[in-house]
Amino acid sequence: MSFPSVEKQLEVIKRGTVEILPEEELVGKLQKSTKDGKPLRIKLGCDPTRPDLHLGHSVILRKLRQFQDLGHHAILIIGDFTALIGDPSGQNKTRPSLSADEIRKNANTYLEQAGKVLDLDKLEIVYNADWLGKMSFEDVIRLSSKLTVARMIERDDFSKRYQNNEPISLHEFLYPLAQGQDSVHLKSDVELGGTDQKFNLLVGRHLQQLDKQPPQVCLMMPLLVGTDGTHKMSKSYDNYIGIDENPNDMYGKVLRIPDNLIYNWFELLTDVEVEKLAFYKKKAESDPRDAKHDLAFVITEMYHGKTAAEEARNHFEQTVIKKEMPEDALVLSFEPGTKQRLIDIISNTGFTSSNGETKRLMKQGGVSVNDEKITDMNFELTFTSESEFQLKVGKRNFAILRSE
RNA sequence: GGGGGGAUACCAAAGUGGCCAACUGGGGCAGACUGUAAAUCUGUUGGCGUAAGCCUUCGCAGGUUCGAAUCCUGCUCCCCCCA
Repeated sequence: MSFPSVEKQLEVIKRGTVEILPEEELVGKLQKSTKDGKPLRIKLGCDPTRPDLHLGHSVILRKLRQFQDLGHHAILIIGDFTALIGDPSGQNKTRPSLSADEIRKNANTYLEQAGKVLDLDKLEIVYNADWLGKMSFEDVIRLSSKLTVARMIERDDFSKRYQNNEPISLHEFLYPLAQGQDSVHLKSDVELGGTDQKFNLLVGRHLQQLDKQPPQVCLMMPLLVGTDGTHKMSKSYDNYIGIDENPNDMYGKVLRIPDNLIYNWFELLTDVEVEKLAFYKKKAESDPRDAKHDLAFVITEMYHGKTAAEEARNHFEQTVIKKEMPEDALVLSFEPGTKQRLIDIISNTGFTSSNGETKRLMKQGGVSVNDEKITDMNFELTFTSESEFQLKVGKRNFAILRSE
């Protein structure tokens, strides 16, 4: 097994990285692996409580992929056992525990999506219930003796919750221990995680040391800032872009991010090589509009291919910039000679969730037929044999109504 | 084991017998504007109805009252303090 030079590897590994603890140890491990021709064991745990992956998750998955491409051994842990607890990191609430069935199902969805980033052929996938589930109560007691309460509650998320009179369940203390035990079991050399994982990753190191193993290096990636430009990307803030998302939405949502995020996203979410990054950094300042379109294109292309990305770009230009009908507008047919109220037609499209909402939209000028705003609630459309109407509801919903 | 506090719409949070479909903020949606689906400003934000109006909603179940999110009873869940 041969690897790129340690310098080259470090360059790749450090891209976008916030912190490597301790960095010298990583260098040492890389040198040793190069010398022995032995890949490093890179661990990443995933949480199968929420199966929908978004670009925020892709940051860390991409880092794992980079290790794969460098020739190292990637291990993805499906935290089916730890999901019983729910990671308290960065949470202000106890996570709900899921049933084993739901977890299995989620795990499959997760892998399907993660496969768009990772090289599944070279990936070792393990389920931590395989070893954690076999521990006896005695084992758990011994394990929990290795960390003090004082250390535990000095964590931000716990101390904050405690101060705010929010509940912390005892079992949440077991999460970092369980995750650390994974490292002991897998003898990992490096564990990847978001910055919010620092404590958990360090516990793994600690436990490995007590087990007389060479401790893992902890590598922290930043939490991706979501489309709102302030919060980390997550479903609960609704500022996310799903890995599964259709090209049009993906492209459009990327364009919505604040300009100051453009470079950051290039760095964390794309394969654009290091030399080109500098170019985009400049472009993001001098020409944010084009830089952002480039970014949207590159990201859409990564997940959907070039053709889809081109179509998404056209779709955006057509609907948002020129405000024209998109090619993929919904087409509805009506019998010639019929007459229908616009309100009822819109309700049938599913563009709105109630008649009340439709009326509100009309009142506010959000509904137009053939580019003319319709505010009359009683407006009716009469279909003759040759009728065709272009309907726009809100910003994003288009339909063509024609006689047939 | 004892004492105290709480549960309101997507979230946070007012309201403590009629003026409450419920202040306000965030979020969402729409309009204007824009390179943009950003920012900003404005409007809007339970259902049915063209409207008048009607119906459902303030943890759950009952009750008092002409009338309750607001008062009473029971229940469920949560938080804090003392032990």
